[in-house]
Order: sequence, then C-alpha cells, then structure tokens
Amino acid sequence: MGKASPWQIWTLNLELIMSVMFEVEPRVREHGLEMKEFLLLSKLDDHPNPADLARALLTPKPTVTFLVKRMEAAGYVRREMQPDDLRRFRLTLTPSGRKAMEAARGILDEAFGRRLARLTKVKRVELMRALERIAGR
Amino acid sequence: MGKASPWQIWTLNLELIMSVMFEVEPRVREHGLEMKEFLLLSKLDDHPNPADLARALLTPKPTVTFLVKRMEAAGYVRREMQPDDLRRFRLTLTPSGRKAMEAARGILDEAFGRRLARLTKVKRVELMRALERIAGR
DNA sequence: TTGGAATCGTTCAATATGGAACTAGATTAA
DNA sequence: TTAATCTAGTTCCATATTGAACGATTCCAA
Repeated sequence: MGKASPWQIWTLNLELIMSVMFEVEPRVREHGLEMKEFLLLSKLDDHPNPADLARALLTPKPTVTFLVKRMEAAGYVRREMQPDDLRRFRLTLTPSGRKAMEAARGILDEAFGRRLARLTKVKRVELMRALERIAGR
Repeated sequence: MGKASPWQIWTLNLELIMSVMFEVEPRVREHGLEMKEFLLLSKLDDHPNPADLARALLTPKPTVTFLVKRMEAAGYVRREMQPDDLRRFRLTLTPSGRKAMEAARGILDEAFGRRLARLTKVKRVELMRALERIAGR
C-alpha cells in the first residue's frame, strides 16, 4: 500500500462513499425515498428554500425543482409562502417526511457505522476533525 | 459540532469529494474529458473490458457502453477483439487518451493535494490510514 | 426615488442514465 | 455431446438531469 497520492485517496474515498450509498439504497427505498430525495430532505431544516438547497446539495436548480415537486406529491414536503420575499418558498418537512428521512438516516448511520467501527472512538473523532478541516471553504 | 455520527462523517465526506470534483471539472474538460469519462479512463488499465469496468465504476453496463463509445469516437480508447473469449472486447488507452487521463489526474492530484495540505504531515498520514482502514473490503 | 443588476423558482429542450430484455458466446453438469 | 445456465455487450425506451432562458421580485447605487 505504497505512497498514497491525493488522487488515490480521493478515489478511495469516492468508492467508499458510493459503495455505502449503493449498499444502503434498497433499504432506504423501502421508506419511499431515492437517495437523492433523502439527501434533499436531510438538508431541508437548514436550507428551507430551493435555491439554498441547490447550493447545499451542489445540484442545479432545475433538479431541485424536480425533486421538491416529487417530495411534495409524496406528502413529504410542504411549501409555504414567505411573505417577506415573494420570490421564495419556505419548504418544511411534513411529519411523514421527517419520519422517512430519519429512518433513512438511521439506515445510513448503521451501515457506515459498521465501517467506522473498525476505528477506535478517538480515531473516529480525529477523522471527523480532519475531514472538517479539509472540507471547509 | 459535537458528536461525530457516522451519518455526519459520511455527508461531510460526500461534500468534500463532490466539491473537489466540481472545482476540478472545468480544467479537466479542457482536456476533452467529462469527469465520468476521466474516471473511466483511469480504470482502463486495471479493468480492460466493459463489464469489468462497470463493476469497478459501480455503474450500469449501458452507461459504460455509452461512455466507451464516446471515448472511442474521441480517439482516446481503442477496442480489440479478445480471441480467447469472443464475447469480450479488450479496451486500451490510445496515447492521446493516456495523455488526457494523466493530465486530468494531475489536476485532481493538485486540487485535492491543496486540501490535504491544510493538515500536518502526521495528520495527513493518519487520515489516509483511517480511510484505507474503513474503505477496505 | 429609480433604473440596472442580482436572485428566485420555473419551463423547455437536449442529453444522460439505467432497468429490462435480447443475442452471441462460454461454461457446467449429466 | 447436449441442454441448461451464465456472462458480455448491446439496444430500447422510459425517466432523470441540467444548461439556457425567462418572468417575477428584490436589492442597491446614484
């Protein structure tokens, strides 16, 4: 496992993320959510309008429009007018939306937790710190 | 930013991977490659047939067919018959394909390297170790 | 104030993606 | 051998994605 170039680490990391994603996908789908829908719902509390969501998800606005529409139709998201800015909507999770999102998060938590369990708790916190450091703007 | 749940780490990691990907994308495109095409080329040496590539890239076979076709048209990939198994093709990088792939890899190496440089050398090595540990099969 | 620039969310159209089913070739079991 | 099964790669087609452009609103500099 010779020298670890940034490229190698990035690739390894991508594969890690993706394999966990695919591993988890079928069980998440049982809660009525595609992975992208789940990721959107998970950001809704902190990013309540579509444009905001698009930035947070690194996703083009039309894609967000599309996903929100579907989540609304599924009864997972509600849109409210935002009187102080008529361009914007405020999106909120319905109770069933929150329930589905939390279930999905639990599934991912467990699946990725199994990987992380290979590390000591200290190492795990250090990993998080390091990632925060290099992920930050 | 208290407890580091697996979910939080996974999400942070996803955002890290993706933001580097988008950061790098325009410069990679200057070498005639979409990111997915680049990732495909980067696996070609180790995974020379389409089905093999599909597994390595966690991507459905029709998508690989599509990408290979385009890379072939661009003169980046050549397909050869594989006499011992007539179902398979053996794909190889052309010189220009290899050149483009290596240029793209250099760009990503540099961009992600800049992120990693925010860590001390010790922390960087620890991060790499931790990732290898949890990514491994 | 006001007019130009920026932002919000959408629509449209072109392109990408991926499940299902297929053909051709290889492998296995009897 | 032969029949059943499996695998490689493709095609088809329904769906997802996203750049460009737009109308509506807000922001901001003068």
